[in-house]
Amino acid sequence: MRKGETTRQAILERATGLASKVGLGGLSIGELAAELDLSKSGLFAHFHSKETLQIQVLEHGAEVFVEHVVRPALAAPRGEPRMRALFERWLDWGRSSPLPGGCLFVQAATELDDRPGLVRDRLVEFQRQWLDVIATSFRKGVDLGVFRRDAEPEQFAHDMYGVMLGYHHASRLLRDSQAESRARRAFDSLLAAARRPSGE
Amino acid sequence: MRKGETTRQAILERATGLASKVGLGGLSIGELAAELDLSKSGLFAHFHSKETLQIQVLEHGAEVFVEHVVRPALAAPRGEPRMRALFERWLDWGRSSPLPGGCLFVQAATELDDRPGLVRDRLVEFQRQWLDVIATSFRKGVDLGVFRRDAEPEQFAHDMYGVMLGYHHASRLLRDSQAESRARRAFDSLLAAARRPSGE
DNA sequence: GACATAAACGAACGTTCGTGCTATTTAATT
DNA sequence: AATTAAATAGCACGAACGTTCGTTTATGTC
Repeated sequence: MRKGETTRQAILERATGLASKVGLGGLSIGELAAELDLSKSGLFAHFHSKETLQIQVLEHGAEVFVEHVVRPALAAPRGEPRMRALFERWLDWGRSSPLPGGCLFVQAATELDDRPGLVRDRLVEFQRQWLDVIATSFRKGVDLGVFRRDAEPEQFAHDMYGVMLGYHHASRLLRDSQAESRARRAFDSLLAAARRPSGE
Repeated sequence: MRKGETTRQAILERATGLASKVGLGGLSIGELAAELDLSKSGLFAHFHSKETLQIQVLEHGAEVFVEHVVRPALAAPRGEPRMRALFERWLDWGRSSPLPGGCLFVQAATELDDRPGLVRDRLVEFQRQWLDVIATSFRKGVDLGVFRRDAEPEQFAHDMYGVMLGYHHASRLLRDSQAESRARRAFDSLLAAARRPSGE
């Protein structure tokens, strides 16, 4: 009972890191088992199928993401500070230690966008929730009067996601050392455009 | 002599479409052969290795991209019209018939960002070239006086790429029917911020 | 039409994959 | 300490993978 849960957790941790590099489909039960000094069948018994493993990896990743990004950022004061907190922690997330291959969800997003199934459904759910967190936080800023009243929270969330994807592309694929400053600048422009003009 | 080149082209065409769905790594020689009514070995003989096939798929994709996007867009008048042409044709590219799985390069980018090798190198080269086309086109707009003199072409290219990635994410993964209008709006903001303020 | 060569085939190779079984070991409970 | 249940190992399976080989069919040239 207790022991099983421990190793299951260890498996998921390792699998999350591996999946950030090779994707959820690239996850190999054999390789994973070897890395953890487990037998293939012993590891397999924890999940009963590869699909379940993939889903649980996604769920594990989402938990860590909430802990690492969402929860602390939501502790920041409403309005711009909170948006910046979301952004900065998100930036940091892609570089965090358990993700040697960058953001797990970015990897999974392009991998699964044409592969219907439970794994994809779960991923979409997570992404929608995350976009909703951003949009809701932004809306609070509108209500507070720091963002334009005609600004659209969903559009802002979409644009912010685009900035992060651009950052991921520049830093991970192009190994652009300026990726971070570029992303920050892009986000600043986003905020500037959303800010309520003084005197309104 | 002639015949070989014909089927090689047919293979690449089909492979490009397939790779847009399952990625370059997900390309299977057996499956590809079956789809084309060829034997595995017959197809294989054209490329001598899977890696060569992947590279040639990338090269074929780049050729089509230039034909579909770059060349026609560069025919548009300098400044904003050309930037818009680049954007619109780029949007269209992801939906074009030979790419049922969306933009091949977006797929390849996240797939290969942690896999060193010749395929990755080639992809990076293409991406750099494309970013350079955007930046150069933008710079012409600066020289022309339609964009701010302090705007940075590389930053603009980076941001524009982010918009496209956001579009890809929203349309392909989230199946968001508003993806296109969102992308257009994001690009409009980008242009608006780059435009030279009147009276300067 | 004969000949050279290019193109395609068919079968097999050695691996790796995910997935079942059946033991055996290890941990929790009494 | 004994009993029971959970956790892991061992082994085998069928399928798919990229790749190699020898052979056959089609093509282009003289």
